[in-house]
Amino acid sequence: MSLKEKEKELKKNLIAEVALQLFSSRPFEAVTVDEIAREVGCGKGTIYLYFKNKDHLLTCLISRELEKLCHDIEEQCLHNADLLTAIDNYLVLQFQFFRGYNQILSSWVRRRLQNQVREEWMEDIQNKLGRKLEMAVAVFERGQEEKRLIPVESYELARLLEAIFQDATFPFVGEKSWDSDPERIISLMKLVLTRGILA
Amino acid sequence: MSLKEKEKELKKNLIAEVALQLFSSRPFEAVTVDEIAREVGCGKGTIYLYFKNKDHLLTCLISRELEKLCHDIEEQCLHNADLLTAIDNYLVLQFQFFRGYNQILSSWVRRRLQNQVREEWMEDIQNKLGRKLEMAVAVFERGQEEKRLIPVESYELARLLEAIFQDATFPFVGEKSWDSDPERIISLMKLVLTRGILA
Amino acid sequence: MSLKEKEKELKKNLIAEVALQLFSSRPFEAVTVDEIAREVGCGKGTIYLYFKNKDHLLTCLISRELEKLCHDIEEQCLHNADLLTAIDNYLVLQFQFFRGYNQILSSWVRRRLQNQVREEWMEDIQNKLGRKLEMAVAVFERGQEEKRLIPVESYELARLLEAIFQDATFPFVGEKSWDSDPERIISLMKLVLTRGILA
Amino acid sequence: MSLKEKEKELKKNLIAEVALQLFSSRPFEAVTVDEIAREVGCGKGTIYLYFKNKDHLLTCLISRELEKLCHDIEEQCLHNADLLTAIDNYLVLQFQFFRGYNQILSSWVRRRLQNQVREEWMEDIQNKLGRKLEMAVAVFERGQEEKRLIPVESYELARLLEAIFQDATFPFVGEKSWDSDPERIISLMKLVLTRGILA
DNA sequence: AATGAATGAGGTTTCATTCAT
DNA sequence: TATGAATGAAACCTCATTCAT
Repeated sequence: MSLKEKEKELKKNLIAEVALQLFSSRPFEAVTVDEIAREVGCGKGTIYLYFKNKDHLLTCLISRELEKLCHDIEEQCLHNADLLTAIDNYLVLQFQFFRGYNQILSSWVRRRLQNQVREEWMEDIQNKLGRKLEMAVAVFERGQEEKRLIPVESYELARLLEAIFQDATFPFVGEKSWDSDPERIISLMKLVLTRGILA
Repeated sequence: MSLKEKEKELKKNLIAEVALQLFSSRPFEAVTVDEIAREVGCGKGTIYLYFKNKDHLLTCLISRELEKLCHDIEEQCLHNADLLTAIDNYLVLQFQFFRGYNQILSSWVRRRLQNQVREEWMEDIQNKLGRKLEMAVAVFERGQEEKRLIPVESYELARLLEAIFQDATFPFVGEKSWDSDPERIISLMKLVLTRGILA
Repeated sequence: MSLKEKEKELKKNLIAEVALQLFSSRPFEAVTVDEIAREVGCGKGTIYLYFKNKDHLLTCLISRELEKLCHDIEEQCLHNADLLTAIDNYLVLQFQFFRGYNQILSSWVRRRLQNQVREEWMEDIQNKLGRKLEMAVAVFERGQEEKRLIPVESYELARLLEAIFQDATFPFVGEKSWDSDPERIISLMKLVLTRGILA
Repeated sequence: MSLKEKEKELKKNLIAEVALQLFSSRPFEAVTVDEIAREVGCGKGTIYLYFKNKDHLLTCLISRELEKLCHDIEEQCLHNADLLTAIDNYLVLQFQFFRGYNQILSSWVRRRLQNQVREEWMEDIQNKLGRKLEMAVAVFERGQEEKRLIPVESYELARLLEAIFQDATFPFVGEKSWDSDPERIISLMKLVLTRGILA
């Protein structure tokens, strides 16, 4: 029995992995269930054995990745004794996460606006995002206590940084060249965010 | 003759206005041409009299709004004698623009990824975005000469701020409450961006 | 009054001429009323002042050209003293007519099959085709009396030749090169039709 | 596995059969996919499971029938020892083919003129038509060697006969009654083609 | 008489989801 | 459990025709 469940879990993960790749490379609407099944190497119906829905599949992916992110933040930021390193790590993690999953997150928001995401699935995501935010708040709170941050409400600060990183990774307009060197971008962002743009 | 053209222009603007509202409230895919026509109070075919395409309609909207933005930036930033005010205005304009048109812009990017935006229409948008960026660069360049900005390549800085504002306005996850007070957000952003988060 | 009518006639002819060109170059369905109007240099509505219908326009064209053909056949065949020359002329006229107007004729038949051609318009065409056929029959009848044709019912022979020329000019498959030399085709046809393919 | 494929093939054939009937009775444009589906007794989408396109469906039909024709010509003409019988058979086969499929062929040509037939599908048809023509050429070549045909280039002769039969079967104007006795038409054509119209 | 803006019926195609095997 | 054939709703777009000016 446990063996069977292990196998199921494995298959579910496989599907999720493949879907992640596809949803990351193209908008949600441009990826068909057919294509996912073909890529996974299973029948179309099989996908519906593991996920209620195309939207459910999307939600599960995000949930999984958010879980990983929370884990990383907890380890590298929350439990990190050095405040500056903690903040630094936080910025990098945010950047990498949003950069990697921007397409997917944006798809999810879009589906949500169209009321295609069931309440129960939404809650799961909201909870994880809440946890993530709380951890950031905790870090900034510590910064306030140590008087090493500008005097701003920690919660607002956390929200702001979250927002900033969301779109700083959005595959937007203008020349593509800028997107091509993440290293530069993140270091530039850290510079601006820690020192401001004024000399 | 001029009267007729005036009327046509008026009608085109009316359609554009209505479409702007709808595309702003919901993703592109969730708005049907039928609905736009109904809202305008005309037949479906009429829309196609003024715009080649649903995608063309979207592009025209953006082009129109970008034009306005460029005009404002030129006036309030480029031609502003005081550097700090110029930068301040720039940040506010960016924020308002992306906040107001984020849904639309995001729709456009998505359609572009699916190769639904004709080359010629894309160029129009790209040109305007280029102009906008150049103006920002010019402002930052001046800041560098006056030694009032951190020593960072102006072009990169402009790109970064553009990116930051794109998503800082993205109607993303988490609690919606945060989105509800733009005034607070923009002042917080300006604080962080000018002074950095470290004390 | 007569002047006005002359002008009307002239305009009607102009529209017919332009439509003829367009319907000859592409299938009926692929030519829009807009395009005809643009090419003529008048408004779309104007066309409907002179013709009830797009199908009516098509019918009128054919009627006009058929009239010309009947005229030519009467002159060059029916009133020609020399039987062989009469037949020869008939073959050439048929060939040129069907070659020039095959697209249009084929369009008309198609529309008729879709019941888009009003009874009254159809009759006009049928009458002219009847006249044309009768003339051919008359020529062949004479040939029979002079015992210079194979003993076949004249009516059937006329119908057969008509049919042969219809499709011998149809812009069909295979290499296009063959179509390119009408002179060769017509002389070859005449050879085969007068002597048969057997040596 | 083979069973499933057999069933699929069967269904594909069923659809093709029904479509053949409909496209034969009316022009391509006048037959809707809905109608085909209804006639077959399946959903609209099912059609697209077996054929990429409405145009693809049309092309497949023609390809299938051309294949049969090629097979018949090979058997009854190319491998026939008696030249006259071979030619006779060829004329009959041509007549029957074009008479039966004229509407469809004409539709195909029309769609091609409107660039609705993909290159790859066109090639398939062209190839088969090429094969068919080559076989006719071979027969006539033999006739030339045996000095039993008028001294005309075999290729041109084959093309001419092809053309003649195409349109001799076109459901054209005039009284329909003539069309009603194929036997008479074909015998008359053979008479004319073998002996010419002159006595 | 001439115009051309407005209309909306109608057709093709896609694709998430179901369900019999 | 796994499959993939079947489905049909839904959306975009075209274009002949009308009619107010």
